[in-house]
Amino acid sequence: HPPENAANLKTDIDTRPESEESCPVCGDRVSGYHYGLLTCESCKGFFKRSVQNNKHYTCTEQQSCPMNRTQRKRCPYCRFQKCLAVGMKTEAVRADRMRGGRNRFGPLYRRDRQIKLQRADYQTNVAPYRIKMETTIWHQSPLTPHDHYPAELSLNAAMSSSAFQQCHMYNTGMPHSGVSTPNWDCDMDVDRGLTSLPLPYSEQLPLTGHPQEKCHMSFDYHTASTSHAMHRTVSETYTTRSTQASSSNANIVDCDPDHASPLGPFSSFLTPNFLDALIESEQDESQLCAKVLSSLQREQANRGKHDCLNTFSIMCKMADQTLFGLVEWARNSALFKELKVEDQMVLLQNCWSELLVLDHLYRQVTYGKEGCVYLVTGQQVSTIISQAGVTLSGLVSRTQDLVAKLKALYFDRKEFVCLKYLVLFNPDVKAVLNRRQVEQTQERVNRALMEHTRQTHAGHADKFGQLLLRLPEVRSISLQVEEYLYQQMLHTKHN
DNA sequence: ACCTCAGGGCCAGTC
DNA sequence: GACTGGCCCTGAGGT
Repeated sequence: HPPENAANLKTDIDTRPESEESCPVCGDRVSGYHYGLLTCESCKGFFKRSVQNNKHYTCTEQQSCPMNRTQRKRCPYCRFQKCLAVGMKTEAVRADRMRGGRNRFGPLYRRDRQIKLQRADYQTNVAPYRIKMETTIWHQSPLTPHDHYPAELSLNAAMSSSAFQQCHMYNTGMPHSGVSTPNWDCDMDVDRGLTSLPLPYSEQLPLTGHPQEKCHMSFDYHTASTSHAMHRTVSETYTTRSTQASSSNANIVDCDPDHASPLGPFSSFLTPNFLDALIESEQDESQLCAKVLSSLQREQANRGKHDCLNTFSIMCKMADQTLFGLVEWARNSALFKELKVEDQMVLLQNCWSELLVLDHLYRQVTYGKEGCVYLVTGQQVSTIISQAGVTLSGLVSRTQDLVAKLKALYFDRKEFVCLKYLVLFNPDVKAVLNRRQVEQTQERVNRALMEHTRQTHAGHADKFGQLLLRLPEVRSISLQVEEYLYQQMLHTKHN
């Protein structure tokens, strides 16, 4: 069904020139949706010719040529790789060369438009009432001792009620009865959830005289709804999973572990193209974006004009919702569902922060602009970090370095999904019961990744190895993130 | 019936 | 001669 305000929506879309956007390949003016996403006319033509004529380009440099309006003609190899990396779809180029008509991506384009509209509405209705996103918390807060900034105080507040806390509690061995309990229903129960956690949800740091503080401090209380949502979803998923298969996976597998196939645990994934099946079952990025946006909009709607969310609280909420989405992603994954619930838990507890870092990295590689952090809601936030604390600025800097390396490798969506699975299916996690199963899945994804990089980056023989070499850095950054968040929580408790 | 817009093709310009 | 990119044609699907 079209949305109720279809007429308005249409008007908005029509009157908002797509030319305001820049082509994700070369930065030129966008002329419309072409082969899966908004691109310029030039890249549209280039992509079409490349696919139609089955072009095989080579790069005379290091396969990391700069791609902008003036230099895009220099290296067709890098240009085509970038087209693929940003998501242009070869299957949208018609083999029969039929003109006119519509393709099967219509719904995707419509959804994308709605997301963009939501983003615009969000920026119109929410942004004016809070600190401008462009001036990040990092450079609006004066230096204070011990790396603590007003904005960071809101992290304490936000974290203490978020999905971060759930994962962190399990991970850091904080006193919580749920560590070894095989069913999350018990530990993430909606009724018990908030009160059973060891850190106080409503504890606040004393204000330090910064004007935005009053805004920050009410955030944590409202974020409790996020935590509730997570409890509820986790509980519902676990209690209903024996009767329901994830709709996103239903087309490729029977993923009910209680009705295992006689062919063994992996029989359900005996599809001709394993990686394609994984990609098919991936959740839609725009859905996550929509969820985060609507969550933020609800949050702001519950507040008055003068009681606005501060930037850092908003970012915490975004990360919180992203993590929530990642847990959902894992739990809806057919491969993951084949594991015992106990193993699912320990694997997620082990890698939640890595998944979060990976997710962030992919977003930066795909949409991020120089000197900006691309948020899940589509906003670009400046990364001017001169006044940030040592830990935070170090983290941002390390992440940016990694993004640059991945960009140079033309890190694409399939590779991103493979890395997520490789991180998730870690047979080295101590408490894993069925290590063999986790190992086999990891090996399988590994082979799929190798095959994919071999096929799509024939001229870049080492891409597979280069991608795997990035994982230790992802791990390291994620540990630093955890450490940072943990310190913040302790600081909250102390105060 | 009409409109929209994402496909494809054309062709002057460039290298 | 091959490639580029702006412009135009086409036609399925939506209104």
